[in-house]
Amino acid sequence: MGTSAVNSGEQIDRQTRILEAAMDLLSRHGISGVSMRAVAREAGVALGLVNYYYDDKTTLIRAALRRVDEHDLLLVAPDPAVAPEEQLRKALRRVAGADLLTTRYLSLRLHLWALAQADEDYAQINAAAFDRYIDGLAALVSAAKPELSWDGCRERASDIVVIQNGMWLTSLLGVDKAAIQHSIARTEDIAFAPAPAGNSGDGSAKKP
Amino acid sequence: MGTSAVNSGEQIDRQTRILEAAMDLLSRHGISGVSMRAVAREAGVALGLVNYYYDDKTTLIRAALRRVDEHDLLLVAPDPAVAPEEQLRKALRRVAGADLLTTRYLSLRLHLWALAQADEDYAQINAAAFDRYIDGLAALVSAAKPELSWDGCRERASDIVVIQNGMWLTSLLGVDKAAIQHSIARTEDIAFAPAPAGNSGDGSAKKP
DNA sequence: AAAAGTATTGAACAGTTGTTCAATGTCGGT
DNA sequence: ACCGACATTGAACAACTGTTCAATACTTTT
Repeated sequence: MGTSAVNSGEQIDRQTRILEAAMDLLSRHGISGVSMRAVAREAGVALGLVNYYYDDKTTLIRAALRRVDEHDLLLVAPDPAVAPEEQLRKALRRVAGADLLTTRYLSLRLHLWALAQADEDYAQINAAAFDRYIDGLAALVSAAKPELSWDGCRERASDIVVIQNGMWLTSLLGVDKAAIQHSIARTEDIAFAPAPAGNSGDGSAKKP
Repeated sequence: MGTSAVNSGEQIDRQTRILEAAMDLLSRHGISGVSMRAVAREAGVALGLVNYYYDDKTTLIRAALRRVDEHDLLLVAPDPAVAPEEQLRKALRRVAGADLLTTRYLSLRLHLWALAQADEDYAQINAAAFDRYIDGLAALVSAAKPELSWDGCRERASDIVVIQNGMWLTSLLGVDKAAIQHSIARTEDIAFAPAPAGNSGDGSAKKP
């Protein structure tokens, strides 16, 4: 048998296994379904090991929260390989992609939002990630429409995010696909709308 | 002193006091903050009384869920006193009203959504209420724009609800007021948009 | 081979949880 | 004054919670 340094690509890295077990339980049964014992069982490790890698239960949840936040940020990460307009359009359509609209991911997001609402500590992490997401989206808008001011881009990003959050949430309630498609189109309309008249298009769009 | 039949309008009806205590705790601390003991303390009654009025903890939560659902339905309740167009416009603007955009209510809504996601029982109640809400909104649209077919009204209602859910959720994350106002305007645009060309406007809009 | 380091285990502890229940209080009706 | 019906209490119970810790297994270094 393998010496465990490389164990058939399955048993490796118990720490991330524990984290993923926690996220799985959180998305399926909510926070009350995430007990240290349940996490250990789901990950196939002993109880003590969970507290070995994560001091607290809150530390464990924080790790899960940060992981989902990272994943969200990837949605608006710039990709120099394609033109700015296509980059933006792809980012806007990604939120309705099959990999994102899974119950697992959406449910996880929802439970983390609920946790952030109940706990000041989580709330700060969440708010910071939310801000970075809007910033990333605004940067994509700015690249695709350089004639807009930076504040104008952030305003559009905020408007888009409202609809995106609505899509995520409503998907969980089993809404028809048509409404999602309409919403996607609406975010594109906002992003690509022509610049307003009284706009000083001096191309000085910069993040402060 | 009052004979408790009418106790100075304060101490009356311990059952609803318990329910409101539960909703308060749920909105402030999430489901893990709602223990039978905490509810009893918050309501100022003994522990046993909570289980006297509500057999289970799940029965208690179900009652809270139904109460919020009722409250939501009121938002799209028809009001024969005003013209259909004004009725619809008022309903659309109500969701950004000061009484609705309180942290307490939004947080409560969020935690109930999270619970519904984790528990099949709550999920059904929630889905049914969601459906009734869309129906109510579609009815308002139908009254304001009789030339639309019923399916067309429901489609618009679905589109609107996506944005409304987004507003509710995003308000919790502390979004700027401007985005909310834009979103409200967007829901009005959807509701009052002119009927599409190939529409058989025979006025046969009926709920099946 | 011995030592030192890290990983992993499960039992033990003190608290908290939801639920049950006998005891007590508070009524209006007779 | 007694009654039956409902309201209210808090103690008791078993199950579960997060956390700690000494004991063991496994690797790597010496």
